[in-house]
Amino acid sequence: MELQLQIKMNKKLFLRDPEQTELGKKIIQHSIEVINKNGFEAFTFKKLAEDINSTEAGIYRYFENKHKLLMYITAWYWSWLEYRIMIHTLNVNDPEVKLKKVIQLLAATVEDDIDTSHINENILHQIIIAEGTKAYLTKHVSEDNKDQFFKPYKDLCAKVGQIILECNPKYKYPKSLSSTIIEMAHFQNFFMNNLPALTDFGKEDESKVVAFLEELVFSAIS
Amino acid sequence: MELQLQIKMNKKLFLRDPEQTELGKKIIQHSIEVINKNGFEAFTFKKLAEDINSTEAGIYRYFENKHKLLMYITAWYWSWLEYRIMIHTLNVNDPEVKLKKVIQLLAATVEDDIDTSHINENILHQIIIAEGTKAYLTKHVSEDNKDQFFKPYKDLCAKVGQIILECNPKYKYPKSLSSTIIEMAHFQNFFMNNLPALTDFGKEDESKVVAFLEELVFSAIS
DNA sequence: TTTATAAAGATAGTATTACTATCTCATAGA
DNA sequence: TCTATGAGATAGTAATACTATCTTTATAAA
Repeated sequence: MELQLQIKMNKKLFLRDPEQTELGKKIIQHSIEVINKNGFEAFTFKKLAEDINSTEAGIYRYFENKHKLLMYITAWYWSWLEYRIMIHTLNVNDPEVKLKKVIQLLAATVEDDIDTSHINENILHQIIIAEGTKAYLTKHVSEDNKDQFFKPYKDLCAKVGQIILECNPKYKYPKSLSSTIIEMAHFQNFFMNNLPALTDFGKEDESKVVAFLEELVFSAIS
Repeated sequence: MELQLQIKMNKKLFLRDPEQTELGKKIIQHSIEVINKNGFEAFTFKKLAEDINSTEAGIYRYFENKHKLLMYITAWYWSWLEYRIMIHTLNVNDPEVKLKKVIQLLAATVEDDIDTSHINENILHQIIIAEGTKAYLTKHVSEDNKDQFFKPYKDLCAKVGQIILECNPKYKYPKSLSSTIIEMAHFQNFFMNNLPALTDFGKEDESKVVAFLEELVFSAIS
């Protein structure tokens, strides 16, 4: 039996489905690497094309522009994370155990546990930390939101909010606490590695980020 | 007696000091408006030049590029905020009262209380919410950090961390909690107005953001 | 009053970016 | 064999992100 995870993506994010062709898969795979290398601002379709030995025009057949590609990648990431949370909390009944698992999945480096073929989840995690918020921090958030481009992110937030409510049905801010955990799992990691004065952690000490978030969340809801 | 706040800026952020000339002040004033109008990605020196009836080359005499200008603006904002916190906590001895004041100053809309001439602090607050993180979410954070471009942000974080420790000297994560408050004061505001599914607040209900943050912080440290 | 000199306007030019368009070629299926 | 699809190759354009140079203007020191 061979199983492979296939995440269903919002069709409006692309012009041609990258999952359906060789070039498409290469675009996703290499875009993650090229964005990681020089950052999203310096990232161009031309550089990506050179990296995969294809042409700029070829990539434009798949994505309208680099921002759509970033939204595709981030949407994929959040869907994948929600899937991982689902897997790792199957048969777990205690909501507090669930919540701890969620925090760990959010804040700790990925051990490559699920086969997703062409996507390097570790690098993906890195670029979501540094570039993820840029997907929605734009003047056209609202239109993009209407097109449901952030649905995976919102679904994840809702799911975590649900678990929070399972822990304490009376807690008043499940969604805000949820988005706080999600963003801070990434921001504290970024700060720890790049602006350490903004944290209490040493370089690459993810376990402390997890501990901080756990304490924060459980003191908030109890 | 006429007093005016003058914030001392890191000299490496500009080529010519914008505070010293008419054009310089116009650049700062109008850049805030032009960035606010179409977002930082769409912002160009050419558009700014048109807005102030000057020339592109003229602006390049003040700032190397638009990212330096963004860092200048954000640095100014954080310095200004620290100054406001100082003013509003003068003669306040109870650290918990101080911390509440800090949260309010971070999360609530600015009432224009201090004279800073050419800068519209309300619009500035808006662009810091949407664009502020882009100042440091780059591949060159570390070099920029070495040049002390983020010092005002780090100073503010340290100051808030200090107040947290005054409230509870045994709390283990004062700096991370501080950066969490600072970022979330902005993110929850952005979410509330643009991606409401990620929060528990209605549109423009800043007082709830304040309440959420207060509860979060005080349950964490007590 | 002359003379520096600094600020800023005017103009031009270049490399790169962000696309669009078109034409060809290979191949896989019907 | 026909035909649709994917993708390589090439060309072109408007805008962006600068750099350079020359002139004008305002001010202030000599």
